[in-house]
Amino acid sequence: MLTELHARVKKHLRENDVRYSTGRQKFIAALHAAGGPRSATHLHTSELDDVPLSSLYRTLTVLENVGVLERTHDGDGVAMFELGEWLLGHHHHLICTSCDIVTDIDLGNDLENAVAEISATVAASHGFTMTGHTLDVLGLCEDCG
Amino acid sequence: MLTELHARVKKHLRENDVRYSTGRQKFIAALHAAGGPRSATHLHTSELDDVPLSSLYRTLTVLENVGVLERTHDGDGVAMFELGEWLLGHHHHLICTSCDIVTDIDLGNDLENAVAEISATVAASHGFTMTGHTLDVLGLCEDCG
DNA sequence: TTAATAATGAGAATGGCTATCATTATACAT
DNA sequence: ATGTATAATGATAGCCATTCTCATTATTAA
Ligand SMILES: [Mn+2]
Ligand SMILES: [Mn+2]
Ligand SMILES: [Zn+2]
Ligand SMILES: [Zn+2]
Repeated sequence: MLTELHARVKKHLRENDVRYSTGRQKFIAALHAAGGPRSATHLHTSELDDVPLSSLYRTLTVLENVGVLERTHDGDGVAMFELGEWLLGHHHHLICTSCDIVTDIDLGNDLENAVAEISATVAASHGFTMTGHTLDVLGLCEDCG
Repeated sequence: MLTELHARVKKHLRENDVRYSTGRQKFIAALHAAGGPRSATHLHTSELDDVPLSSLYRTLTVLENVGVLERTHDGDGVAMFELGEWLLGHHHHLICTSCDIVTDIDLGNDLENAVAEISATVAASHGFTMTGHTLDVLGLCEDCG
């Protein structure tokens, strides 16, 4: 629910002495509606065309620094932004190699535990201290397939 | 073995009417020694400091276009290059969030099959046509941990 | 209301990467 | 071997996503 998301972000920002301005609220709403990570250009052309790119990028950086956003990169190295895991929950991605749209997916408890255990096993066997994992499924989305 | 790698790349390039020049051979040798994907800057400063960056980038593009290299991106969106899967075999990555070094790992048949099956299952349940998967383990490498 | 501080917007600057083009090296036919 | 066609190289300029600067505006709190 968007109202609850706003409340959680607002509280988090207040704790970090960062203001939840109108522009930042519009931005969070746009990302909430997206259903997956989106690039600055995508957000700018689709939802936030009245916000200057310099302001949009600064908003992204500010919210990332405080942990509200996470930054990834698409196949061309362009930055993509989504809500942090503590807001969205742990999940994975379907990446369409044709239209480049990324969709959030939840594995469910059984599959998620299996992935976590596999990751932990292989990390341990290499003397690696695991803090997380990423599983992306590549292919064609329902529209492109 | 490096000699065999050179032979396979040479054959592949010949079939695509691309020459396996001395510079390209040095580049393949450097990547072979790396043990994981590396950025153009990393390769330039460590192994190939006498090769101009413009030539290095062109080499990367040419070898990627013909399928000898695959391009990914690190946490800052900087391009990383590694040998294609048909040369290196399917594998996954340990990504150190401290020093940013990426290490190739092989899951072994059992774990690999499990990951592939999980990916296929979740793809199917979303009407997604899977063509591949990526599993990265994040954390601290043996040196940084 | 005022003073202090934070957010915004316009534009310049940065940096990784690519395009251009003249020069040099390689392959192949003669 | 020699010449010719074509590909590779290197210096440089250009591109574009992103960040920085700084003057202006909005928000907070005394
Ligand atoms: Mn996501
Ligand atoms: Mn690899
Ligand atoms: Zn698609
Ligand atoms: Zn490390």
